[in-house]
Amino acid sequence: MRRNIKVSIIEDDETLRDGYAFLIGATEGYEVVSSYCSYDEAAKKIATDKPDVILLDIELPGVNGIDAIPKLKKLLPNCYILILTVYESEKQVFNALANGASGYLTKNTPSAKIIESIKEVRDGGGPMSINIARLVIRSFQKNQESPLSKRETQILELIGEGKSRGQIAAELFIDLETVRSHIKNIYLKLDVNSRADAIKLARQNKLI
Amino acid sequence: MRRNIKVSIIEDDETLRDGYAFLIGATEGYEVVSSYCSYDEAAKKIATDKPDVILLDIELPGVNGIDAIPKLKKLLPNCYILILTVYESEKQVFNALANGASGYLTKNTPSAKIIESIKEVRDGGGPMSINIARLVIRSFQKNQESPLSKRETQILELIGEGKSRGQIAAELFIDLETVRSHIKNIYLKLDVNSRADAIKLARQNKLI
DNA sequence: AAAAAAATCACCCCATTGGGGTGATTAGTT
DNA sequence: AACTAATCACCCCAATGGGGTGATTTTTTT
Repeated sequence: MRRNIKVSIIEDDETLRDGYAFLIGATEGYEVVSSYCSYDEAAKKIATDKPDVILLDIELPGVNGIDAIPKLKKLLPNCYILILTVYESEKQVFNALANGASGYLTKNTPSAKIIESIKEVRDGGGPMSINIARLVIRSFQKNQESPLSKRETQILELIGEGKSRGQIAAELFIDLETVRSHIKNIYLKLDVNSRADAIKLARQNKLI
Repeated sequence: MRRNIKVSIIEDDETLRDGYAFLIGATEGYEVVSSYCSYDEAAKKIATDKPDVILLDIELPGVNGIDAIPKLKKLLPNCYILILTVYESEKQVFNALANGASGYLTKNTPSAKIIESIKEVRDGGGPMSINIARLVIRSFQKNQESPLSKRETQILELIGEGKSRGQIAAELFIDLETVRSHIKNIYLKLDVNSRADAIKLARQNKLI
């Protein structure tokens, strides 16, 4: 038999915090080692709790939950952080993940899914609520109706990698002048006149 | 009562194809409108089938499944594509999603999860197998132990947006020479000597 | 078969950039 | 006291980037 999954909770709403604690504590194989109402509270003691997983709210008093993620990760490098919040704006989600969160659940998540997700992050998974998964997948999807041709898209991608005309020409086995010509057409189509603007517009519209 | 979810299957393995068809056909609320063994087969007729969701394999004879995605999307713009495959390399996954797939399941996925995922894509979700979700979430996460300072990271990010020294200086309200100095330090730390190499290395190691 | 779009190459100009050197100063941190 | 981060300065020079104004060939669409 495996040892319990040790969970720490950081959530400022007392009712919710107690609710989660009860839910997790009552589940076989899970154990709540501590719960805190803010990052500052947690910072003092959480390192000694040695949780496997931290359930973290984002809307915290004092240090914002997103900024708390890297700090917690520093205190507990091998601990997984699972976000449990009402926020589901693209920015919040992406920043949380970029900062080191391993999963992202919205607060309407049913109890069973929360329990399952805790195990999932511990096992290296990446649990997400359905709406979050949609956001995340969309962030990968390219615009299917790009005004750019294949070659142009390809060259814009290389520009996005910081490559110069010469490097692009060498990579694609075409003349430097041809690269220039393509770039001019890209600028025309996107109505811009610099690499930076082209990249910005292209990324905004997911052309690259 | 809602109308059935119409599913089309494109899968070259006959046993699997029939298995999926049976599973879906036997489930209340689901209906298999067609199944094909290749994209070329499907292309001729699938537009008239008008499926809500296409279950797509990647390892297909003839046109590769990944390349088939945009073609299918063109034939059926309002149809969701759910990948069901054994491949789970980062490249395969990201390309599939970039090309317009709405979900990605690996072939060890249990029947119940497949059925649930079909409904989930139809409802605008983004179902993924656990291992795929992990890949996807990791792709967002930045390296917490970057050798670069905050300012350097910030400048490298701007370089990644295609900005010139001058543009960076203007944006950060610092001198052009200061920007140069930071860039030199970035090159030193990363042991590179061009923007392109710095960006490449930084992205590989998720420093930006 | 005709028209349109994509991909290729050419040569004009010139201010700006990019990368290499080699320093210095000030403020924080350790 | 030593170190890192962040700021600015001036040397050099080839290459780049963006603006013009073309042309040719292949591919795709109509």
